[in-house]
Amino acid sequence: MKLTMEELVNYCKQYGFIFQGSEIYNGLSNTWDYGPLGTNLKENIRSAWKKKFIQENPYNVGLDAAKLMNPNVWVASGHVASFADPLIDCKKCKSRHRADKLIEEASKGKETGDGWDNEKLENYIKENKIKCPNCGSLEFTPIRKFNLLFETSLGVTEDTKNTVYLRGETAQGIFVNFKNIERSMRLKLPFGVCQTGKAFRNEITPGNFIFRTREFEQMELEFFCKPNTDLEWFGYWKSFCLDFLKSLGIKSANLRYRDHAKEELAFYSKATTDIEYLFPMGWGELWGIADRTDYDLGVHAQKSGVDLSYLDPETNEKYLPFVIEPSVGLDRLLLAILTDAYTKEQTESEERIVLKIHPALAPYKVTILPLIKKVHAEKANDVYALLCKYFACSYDEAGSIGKRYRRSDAIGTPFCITIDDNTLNNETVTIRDRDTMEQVTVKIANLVEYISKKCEF
RNA sequence: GCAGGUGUAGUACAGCGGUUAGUAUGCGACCUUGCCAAGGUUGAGACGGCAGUUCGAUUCUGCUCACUUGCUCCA
Repeated sequence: MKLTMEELVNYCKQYGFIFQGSEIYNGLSNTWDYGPLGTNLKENIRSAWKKKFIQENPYNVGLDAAKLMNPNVWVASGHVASFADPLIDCKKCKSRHRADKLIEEASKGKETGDGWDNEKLENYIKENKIKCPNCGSLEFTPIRKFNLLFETSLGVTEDTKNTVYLRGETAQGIFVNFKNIERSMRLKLPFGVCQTGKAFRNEITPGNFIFRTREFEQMELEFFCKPNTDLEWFGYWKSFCLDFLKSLGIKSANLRYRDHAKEELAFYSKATTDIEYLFPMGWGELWGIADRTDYDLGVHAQKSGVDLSYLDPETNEKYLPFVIEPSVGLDRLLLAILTDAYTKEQTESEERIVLKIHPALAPYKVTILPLIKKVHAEKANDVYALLCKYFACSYDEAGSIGKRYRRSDAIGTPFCITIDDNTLNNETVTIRDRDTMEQVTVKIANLVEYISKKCEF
């Protein structure tokens, strides 16, 4: 049976991965809180990304920029202008349209409405008797701008001069630090800067669980390279990202590339490819790999007046580097991983849920089980005390041993360690594997090494 | 913002103008068993909120709140 989003949401709630935000106050639309297991999982995914993209990569370094930035950053990047869509409603049929799009369509492309203020847009629509494409009415509401950037104010006085934005993407923090990083780390092109962190967008239509929310976490790489080598690197990072996803255990059949058509490219981008995942609601964007050209460094150099060009030490040429941006949503990746790992298995008696997740990502690595509570609990606690220094462990003494195995399987813990009489007599434990259900006897002294090895990528 | 849908234990579902508001599962305790959701005893846990109609509302009506699906939007 196909997994539905509803089932997955329930599962996440039941087992402590993800809860509805502010639930006791009836929630807040499309906000989600990560519970104990979700937090572990998220952290493990983030670590895996950082390890692959920073630690193990010869080109890349890390950054953690502020979420609040000088508002000029967003003016320069184009977010303030292009994130603010002029929306207009038909009074008759209540359908909503973008004013600039109406004009563009009605004039057959002669006028785009780009950069016009509300008054100019409204007047043009009136004077040219543009009709509602839905019902043909001429009655429209005034234009309202809808800005996708969240605004807040800095300091105590609520003055427009103090308006700042919560960052709409992490990328800009990297662009504005380009020179600092190049200089301080003595980097030569090509090199990349990686950052993970929250970004905020006031989306009109969020939804599909944690797939699209207004507050989300990005993991972005901005890779700077020589102009004219950008397409080469574009291809390189495309396959790099896909390989990474597969290394996390995501099934190839649920992944695909989708190239953006020319018309749907963002204004800054020369080429964009998405890696899509087959989510419960269908294929959806997981990872966007974009060729941003020298657009961002260009606009920031212009707006700030700071020279952001790179002096090529070999040729003595000065130029603006081109940028390849592989950008993935951490929450989406977590959703993909959960979807992919969630498995229902038919046993003799019943159906069991197994989260077949890569051991390195599992929220807990080990469950420690005393076979008989009264006899083995004390020793089990000793083993727990030993292992929790190295791994996230859980301890379970309630119910039959079979039931405890199932609980452990359901949250994806790769190993169960059972403490029995042999443990008391000769310091060995039984390790049971989540997927194969095979049992192996291991000496306590060798446990840490045994589990560490199994939990590598 | 518009148009639908939905609100009963953690979850999944019953129910009815007067009920101690059920069932399953999950959770806690105890007994029993001791390596794959065993059994027994027992315990905790719910009608989104506010009004109205009524002798009496979880049930009918209105409002409200919240969630949700679609549309406009989506770097």
